[in-house]
This record gives sequence, C-alpha cells and structure tokens, in this order.
Amino acid sequence: MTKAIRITEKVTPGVLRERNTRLVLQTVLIGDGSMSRADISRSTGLARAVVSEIVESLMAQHLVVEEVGTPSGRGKPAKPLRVDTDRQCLLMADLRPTEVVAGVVGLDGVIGSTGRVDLPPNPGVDDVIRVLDSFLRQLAADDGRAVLAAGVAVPAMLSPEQGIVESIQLRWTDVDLAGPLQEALGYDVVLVNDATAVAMSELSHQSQAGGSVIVLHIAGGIGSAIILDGRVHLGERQRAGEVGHIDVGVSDRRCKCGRTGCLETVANLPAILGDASVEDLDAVSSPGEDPALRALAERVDHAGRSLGALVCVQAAILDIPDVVIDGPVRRAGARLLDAIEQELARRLPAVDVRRPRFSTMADQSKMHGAAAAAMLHELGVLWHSSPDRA
Amino acid sequence: MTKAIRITEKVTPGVLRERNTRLVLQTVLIGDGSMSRADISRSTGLARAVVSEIVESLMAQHLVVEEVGTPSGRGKPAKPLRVDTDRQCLLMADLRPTEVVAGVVGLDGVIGSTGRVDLPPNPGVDDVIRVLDSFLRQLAADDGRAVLAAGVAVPAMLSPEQGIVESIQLRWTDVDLAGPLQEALGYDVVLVNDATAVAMSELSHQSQAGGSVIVLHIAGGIGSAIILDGRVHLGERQRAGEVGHIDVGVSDRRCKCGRTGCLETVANLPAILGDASVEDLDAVSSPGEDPALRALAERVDHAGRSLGALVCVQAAILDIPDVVIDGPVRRAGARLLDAIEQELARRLPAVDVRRPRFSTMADQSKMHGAAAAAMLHELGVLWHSSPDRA
DNA sequence: GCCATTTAGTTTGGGCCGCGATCAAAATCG
DNA sequence: CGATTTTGATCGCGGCCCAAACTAAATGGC
Repeated sequence: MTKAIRITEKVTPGVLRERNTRLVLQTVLIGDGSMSRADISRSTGLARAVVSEIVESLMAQHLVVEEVGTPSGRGKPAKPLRVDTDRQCLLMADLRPTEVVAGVVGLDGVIGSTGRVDLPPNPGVDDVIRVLDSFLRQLAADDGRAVLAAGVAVPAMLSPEQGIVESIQLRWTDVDLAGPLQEALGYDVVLVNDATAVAMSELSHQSQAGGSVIVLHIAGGIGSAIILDGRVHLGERQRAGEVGHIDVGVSDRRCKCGRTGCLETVANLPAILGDASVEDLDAVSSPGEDPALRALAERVDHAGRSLGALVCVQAAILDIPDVVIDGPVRRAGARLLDAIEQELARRLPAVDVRRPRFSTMADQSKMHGAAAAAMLHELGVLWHSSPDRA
Repeated sequence: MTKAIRITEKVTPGVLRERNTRLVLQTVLIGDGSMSRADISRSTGLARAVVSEIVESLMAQHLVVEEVGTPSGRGKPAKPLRVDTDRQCLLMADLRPTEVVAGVVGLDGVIGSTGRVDLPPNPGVDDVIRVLDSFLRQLAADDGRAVLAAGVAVPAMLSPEQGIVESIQLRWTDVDLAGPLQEALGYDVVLVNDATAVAMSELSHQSQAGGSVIVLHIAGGIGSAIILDGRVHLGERQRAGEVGHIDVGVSDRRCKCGRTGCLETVANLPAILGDASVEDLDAVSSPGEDPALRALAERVDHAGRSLGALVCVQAAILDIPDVVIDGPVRRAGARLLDAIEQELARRLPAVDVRRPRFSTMADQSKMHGAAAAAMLHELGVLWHSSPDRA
C-alpha cells in the first residue's frame, strides 16, 4: 500500500474527463467484449449518461466499437463494447546489440506478425534509426492498420525525458533515439529500459491492477526492474536495480569493476556459461555424465544460489513476493529456479517469497512490455489479461 | 520517478475541489506567512477567483488566517496568509515499551510542550489506552487549542486499516488501539509504525516534495522504512523493511531465529552493547584505554560495517541516496557513521550513496513523524520545513 | 396476442467547479 | 492630483458529473 504525500499540480475539469475516459477504456479492455454501457456504469460508479458520452468519444477516436447484442434475459438487449482492433495497432520492438526483433500488436494486446533483422556490427544510433525506421514502416504497411504509437525496449539507462543516458551493451552515451524516430515516423516512439519492459509485460499479465513485481534480467550484466504498487521505480538518478555489483557473500572472485564478490562474477551469462554455449543450457537439468555439462550445471547452481541471496534481500526490504527472471538464462529452466528456491528456503521462512518464475512472454517479453509502455503512454491504460489471451 | 499505471476510481468535481484545496493549503504552509492570494494563484496556476474561494473556506475552517499587509511597491498591498496556529493543534505521541512521550504541535509543525509518562510493566492495550487517553487530554487542556487529530508512533506492524497486527516489543497480537482511543477522545487517532514515523519526519524536513528516504531503525530489532517518491512503501503484506534477519555476509553467529549470519546478531542494540549500557555509547568515539570501552567501540564498528553492507544493497536496488539512522544507537555518534561510510566506500563507487545521517529530530523524530502522519491524514498536507523551523 | 415488466441507452435540467473578464480598492509614481 | 499598478471580489461561461425522466427493445404472464 502506498499513500500519496503531496499534491503538486492543480486539477481542472479537463483532467477529470481524461481520467474518467481512461477508466472507461480500461473497463472496456478488461471486459473483453462483454461490457455494455450499463455494465460499465455499474462497475465504475459513473452515471450512465457520462459513460455514454465517453463511449461516444472513444468510438469517434476508433478506440472502441459496438458489437451486435444478443438478447439475454428480459429487457432491452445490451450492446457489448470492445476495443477496436481493426483500425489501429501498436508497433513494438526489442533492440538487442546485434539485432532488432519487432512486431505488431493490437489495442487488445494480442500480438500479430513479428520479425527480426540484423544490425551492423557495433551499430551507431544512426544505424539503429535507419533499421528501425524501415522495419517499422514495413510492419505497418503489411499490417494495414494505422499506427497509434511504437514502443522500443532498449538495453540502456534512460533519462526521464526518454534520452538514452548510457548503454553499456551498445556502447552509447547520451544519444537521442526516440526524437529522430518519431519525427521520421510520424507517431510517438516510447523507449523503455529492457528490464523495465519485462516488468511492464508481467504487470500486464496480472489480473488485478496496482501490483508489484521484481524482474531480474540476466544477460551480459545483471539488471533489475522494480514495479511497486503499479508504479515503475527508477530511483533518484534512474539507477535503481543496478544489482550486478552487489556483494551478497557467495563469491570471492575478482570482478572487472575492481572489487571482489560481485554478483556478476558468478551470476551473469558469461560467468554461468564459461566455455559452454547458450544452447548447452537446454540440457543442464539432466546433465548426465558429460563432465563439461556437469560443470555447467554446477555453475548454474552457484548462480542460482547467488541470485537466491539477492532475492532474499530484495524480498526482505521490499516485501514483494513476485520475482521474475528473464534473459538467455531462461534456457537453464527448472535447474536455475530450483537453485534459487533452495537458497531462499535456507535464508528465509518459506512464506516470504514465492518461487521465482521465468517471464510469461519468454523471448517476446521485452518487446511486449515495450508495447505495453507505449499503450500506457498513449492511452493511459494497461492490459490486464491472462497469459493465454495475449 | 514513478508513473501511475492504472486508474481505479472515478473522479468527480468534488475530488477536484478537494485536491485544489490541499494544493492551496500546502502553498500557504510552505509560504510561511509570505503568500497572498495572488501569489498562490501565480504559484499554483489556479485562477485568482478560485484561490479566493478556497481561501475563504479554509479561513472558515480556522486553518488559515489573514495577516495585516504591509505595502511594498506599487499597487494595493497584498494580505499575506498563514496557517492558523491559534485555533487548532495536533497531538503526537511516541509509544515505547516502557513509557509514552507525547506533545503538542501546531498546524505549522512547530512543537509546543511535551512530556512523558511511565507505562506499567508489560502493558496491555487497555493500559496504554488509559494512559494515552489521560495524557493526551491533559496536553490538550494545558494547551487550550482545539485538537484536530492525534498521531501515535507504535513499535508494531500495522494493517492498512490501522489495526495493530503484531508488536514484538509490546508482545501484542491483533489489537485495536486507534478505535477505542478515537472514540474516547473524539478526534481521529492515526497510528504509524515507528520507523515509518521517522521517515515521515525526515520527509517533512526535505525542502521539496516527492522525495525518497530510507530509515534504518536500530533498537532491540532492526527495522527500516522506505519512502519512495513521496509514498510510504509497505509491501504486499506490510512487511517491507524487515531487514533484521538478512544475511549480508559479515557474521557467522547463530541468531535466535535459528539461522546464522543475520544482521541482528551484530547490529541490533543488544549485540552492540553486550555488557555495556546505552550511556557508554556516548564515549565510544574516543574510547581511550578502557578495555570494556574499546571492546564496545569494536562492536560499534562491526555493526557499522554490517549496516554499511545493508545500505549498499538497498542503495543498489532502490537508488535512494538518503539514508537515515534512528534509535538509541544514535549515541554512538560519528563512530557508527564512519564505520558505515567506510564499508560503503569499500563496496560502492563513492558517488552512489551519501553519508548516512542520524534523524533530524533526534529523540523527537518518532513523535514528530506521527504528528506529520496525522496532519497528512487529516488535511492531506505535509510540512516541508527546514529543520531549524520545526 | 397484448400489456405489464424489465433492462439499455439517451435526453434534460441542475449543481459544482475552474476560468477569464470586469470592477472596486488601495497603494505608488510622475 | 491623476495615471498606473496590483490585489481581491464578483459575474457570466463552459465543462463535467449526476439524478430523473424518457424512449427503445426485449421477456413473461394472462
């Protein structure tokens, strides 16, 4: 639970309407084609007249459509409303160091066609802008629907104004990706940090709103994203979640950062893999007799224990029991989760944290979360669907 | 920075007025007798007509008064507004295991008379209700002003509905303190967890709003409170900040909880004191030759290093550089802070966390924070004063 | 088969709110 | 002493939500 502490801005009647519009759209979205105006009025507490008015404006914006009502029970049959998925769509992209994965998603959060293209080696911003520009154009053209906005997940630290402050993976510092892109494309382009994107994606799979989730993103580095009570927490200098160089007391290896014992020395992807390849992780749950595989399994266990220690601390500090793991390590599967859970059990009473899990959308989670962020930015609404629908 | 993610409630014109009323009151409060209606209009962006109307209602509620305007410059002289400190006051109390400290505070956050009374040994809820009832009545009678509300800091875990779920220090489980008290006293009684109260107090000393702070409260146990972007974070089961049994890898002692290495085994008050008394901490900065004192100083250093490790992790996860220490250990003074800072320097690049500090209001911080919570609850406004004013 | 009943959605009048313009009051400046 | 400037009150307007009345379209009982 949170408590707002200070009002900082005046409120005008216009804000009022905007908020209630969001509320109605959200209700339509969650209702998934089952809510009529009267239902929305009952569910939100808004007067029917107001709901009708707002729905009319949403239909004018091609965000909501009326379906044909099949009478059920007495009374005039209701006209069910659903989000208009025919006229507009969102684009989403996951910018990775060597490639871009992108796709189209409907306003209901259902993923349409997707694709990927390679980036040139050590891409500069201009390269990425060029690739994204043509890729997104092509996706939009193939889809046919108008584009409402695009969301792009980037492996970078972002300023509140959407500038890329730094990306270690892309070796960028202080560049503007969103600006040129939205100028070229003609619609809003929303950037999200990749770990945050995963968190947004998870949030959009929680059935109720205002939830909390911690995402651990394990790749070349270890990053995490924190959503507290439905709010993304970025920290005072947008550095929240930089947990790679925490010493949780499970290693005494020297880290390239100069200190020893950093989490990254045992739990980032290179540390886990050693000489092995990412594909080898698939077999790590039953390593058999192969000594290389057994060593890999050992390293996975060690990483799991370290991550377990981190999760413990996070859980004690924040009391968020939902922990999501994402990144290529997903391929290690249950073995990694088991190791984490084992460490949790050792350190905390069982009730405190649920077993961590991998991200719901797997390889698409960053992309999907970027779309969710774009949706939120554009319409002020987030999907809250069960995983099987999205 | 945070981003609200979902609208859950309808907004009505009444809410609008309430919010803007808060905004105006807040502005008057911060202005500290220097803001006129016109100033408020300019500062908030609200039309002068609206500000006048709201000010009128605030004056009718005896929350704001007009002062005599001294002309300065051209034009009709402005009538400065200030918070009305003559008609109403707040009561505040700090419930400790063996005593209650309480006092009166004006609507401007200025502390008036204070006092303390002993509690019977192992007090039950009824004892505490009796003591608080008569103590607060007496304070109010001596003060003469009407009581707007009372805030009570309690060493307990609270439910969102203000019930006391559990207090280890008071040996209470599932009791209702606020209900009977406010029924007896006739005004709202707001309970706050003691660590949270310290955090609220610190927040009310930050000059700008929406700040973040981490409070470590070190006494018999170790608790912490987290305020993120101006919101108290309590966690999914109101257990956020239960850091006493984290293993930060600086101890291998057995803890009474059954595990080993818990922070409490080296950093809670009993662990620090050993055979020494709280008063001995005063001398710990220059222990001299006394072997007992030198041993105590050693233990303070060890506790500091452990706390430093915790602060490191918290800082990495949350990126909140402002860390406040409260509790009897305050008497260890700079020696404790030095030890913490040393550990921080060892573990993190210098820039990441500021040197921790003790709570601004010292022994009064819990009480003061409780008052701040009551103020927030009652008027939706928090003081944001510089320390010397409050 | 017809009419009362029920439910959905629209229309209407009213109240609250914030806004901008207008106006009187009270100071300063030339 | 009048023009100017600033404050604060008053008033009419438009936006928004609400409750009630009204129309539309189904069901069910007689």
